[in-house]
Amino acid sequence: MLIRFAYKEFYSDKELEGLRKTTLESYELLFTDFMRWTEENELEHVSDITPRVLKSYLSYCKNERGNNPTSLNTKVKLFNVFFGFLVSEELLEDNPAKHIKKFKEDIRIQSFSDQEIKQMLSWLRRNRRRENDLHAVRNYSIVVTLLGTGLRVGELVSLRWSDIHLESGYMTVFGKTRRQETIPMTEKVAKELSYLKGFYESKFEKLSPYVFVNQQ
DNA sequence: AATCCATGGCCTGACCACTA
DNA sequence: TAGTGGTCAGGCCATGGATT
Repeated sequence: MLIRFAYKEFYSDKELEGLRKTTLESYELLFTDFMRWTEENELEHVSDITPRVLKSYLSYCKNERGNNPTSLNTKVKLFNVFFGFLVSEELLEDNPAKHIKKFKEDIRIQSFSDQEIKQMLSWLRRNRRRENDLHAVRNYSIVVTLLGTGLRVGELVSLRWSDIHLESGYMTVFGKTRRQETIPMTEKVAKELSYLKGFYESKFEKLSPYVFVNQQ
């Protein structure tokens, strides 16, 4: 079977499964590039793709494109899913990605120091006092909320007023891995959000369902 | 039998540079 | 300023062996 057709089958299967757009896009990105590369190397059938071929593509990504181990590992994972699918559909005997070892990666997590956080907050506070406009007020609330709850950016952005329970001091968020979770709020956060709400109400005729909005 | 723990598989969010 | 392509980084869950 041609790689192109196999990938089409695979992609529509994943679409049917209901995967997130971002996930589907990451398959698209990898396979668009991979199929371009296989064409250049005159490979067109899934049976042409041996572990050797995959390794050669990965070493191209490493050397020509400067991919680091984490990216290479992500690619191996995606290949694994794809070829695993072909095997389960009996379009291929063996999964060539199966036995590629993990690339060694260094993991370093950098976080802000207390000092940096204080600087950030004091700058934002001063800015809010000075400007007192939508952005200044909102931005301060955003940082206070992030610090006080540990929300992900995606969760913060999709936060609605109806998710926020000021009196009981908690919020519900729906974020990564499609899970709804209940997050406790510190008093500081609750106070800040209720201030923000008041600010919106004084500024706009109608309150947007979303907590953090732009001018529009 | 229950619990713990490491590992691999998979999904998805976030970041970054570049372009329009 | 928004959109996009490419890359990087979690985070959940099932599995299976080890330990209690």
